[in-house]
Amino acid sequence: MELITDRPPSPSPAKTRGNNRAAALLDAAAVLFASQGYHRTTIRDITSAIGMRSGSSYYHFASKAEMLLAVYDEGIRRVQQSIEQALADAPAEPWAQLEAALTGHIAAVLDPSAYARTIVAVLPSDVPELSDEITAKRDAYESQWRSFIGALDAPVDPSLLRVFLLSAANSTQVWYREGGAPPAAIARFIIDLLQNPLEART
Amino acid sequence: MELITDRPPSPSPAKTRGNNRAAALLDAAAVLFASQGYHRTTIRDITSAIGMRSGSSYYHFASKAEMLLAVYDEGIRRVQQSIEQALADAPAEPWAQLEAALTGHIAAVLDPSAYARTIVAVLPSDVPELSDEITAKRDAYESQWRSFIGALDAPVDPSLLRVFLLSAANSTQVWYREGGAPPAAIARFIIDLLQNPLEART
DNA sequence: TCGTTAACCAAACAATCGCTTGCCTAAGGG
DNA sequence: CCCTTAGGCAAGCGATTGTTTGGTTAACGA
Repeated sequence: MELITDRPPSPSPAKTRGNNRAAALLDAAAVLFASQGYHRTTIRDITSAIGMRSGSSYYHFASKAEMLLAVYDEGIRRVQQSIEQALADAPAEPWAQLEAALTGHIAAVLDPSAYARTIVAVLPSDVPELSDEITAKRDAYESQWRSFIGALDAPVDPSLLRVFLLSAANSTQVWYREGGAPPAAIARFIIDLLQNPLEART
Repeated sequence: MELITDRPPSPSPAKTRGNNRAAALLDAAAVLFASQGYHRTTIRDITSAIGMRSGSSYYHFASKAEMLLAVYDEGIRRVQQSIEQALADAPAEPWAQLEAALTGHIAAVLDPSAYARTIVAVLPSDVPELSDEITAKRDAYESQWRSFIGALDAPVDPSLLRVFLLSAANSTQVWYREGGAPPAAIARFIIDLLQNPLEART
């Protein structure tokens, strides 16, 4: 029966100034939130992953909920950046822009840093106290997809198409294994499904 | 500061024989697991939903984990049944069979009894102690989709197509609102996306 | 009628949770 | 040189968790 509250940090941590480990904390939180969800991840899990004691996290973040919000913000920032990067290399034509955005989204979701994965894994209903804030951040991101799909001017319900596209892209998080097809190939596959009928192919 | 351990049951529950409330327990567990996930749902949440004390659940189920397994089994049973029912009313042609299966799957996911929703909401990684068992049950279900998609004989990666179809169907759980389009209409929309190219529609 | 048992309740258990408090230490600024 | 402060650690707080234990009651079979 151990009486130790926290697991001991492996090497005696550097206690110098300018050695702020808030970023390392967030990295560990992102990985754990994404892979285990919010409730199964404990403050002690996160801190011990970087050799820190549980109480010390409150020097950097006021609460567990604020850590999640910080991960969420950084996640959305990275997805946006990933999409912008993909868009820059693509033709201006609507379908090409949509495919590029899809590539950027998938690339962010598959990024090992796990920030974007947290957005997919932790739903607003998981943390009712933050439901409104999380929903607002998600909506702000998803709304830009309306313009991508609206630009297609395709004769389908645009919101249904948007939901199906995003859910297909997010599902990569579940089935993707290391060394699989690159994000661009997955996006190509999805767009190809929409452009070319399955029945009449060569 | 209340000293009561559990919330009191509203009406004094009938303590007669043959009044086994294991089924009611499972119903409540399914709703809570599906809407809140496994870890955020407590035994006390489940039992108090049907006016029972937390300890009494251990007369029916050996642990919280076994309750989840029971919900999982019932959920898969109901999806299978929903699919079989839809298949019976459909032509034998492969595309029609696939559309019928999709209709059955969506109908089960949207069923208010929430058993099927738990399968979608609670992933193997959420409960590592049950990861193997849960994965096995999920694989057993998903494998039948291989035959549906294989029968199409379409020139695409069948496992990718399977994953995207299921993720699209499961996403209904997130966006569907009461009084929306019926399952058959949603399935028709998805199949139509695959059969008719978006660019060349009237 | 009487013992058995299905189906619970009441109360508490140890473990774990998010979080707080008080202290320490070493790097800076003046 | 000394004081301040960044960046933690050690220890424990109250609350909540899944689970256990020991009753209690009423329907049953013999």
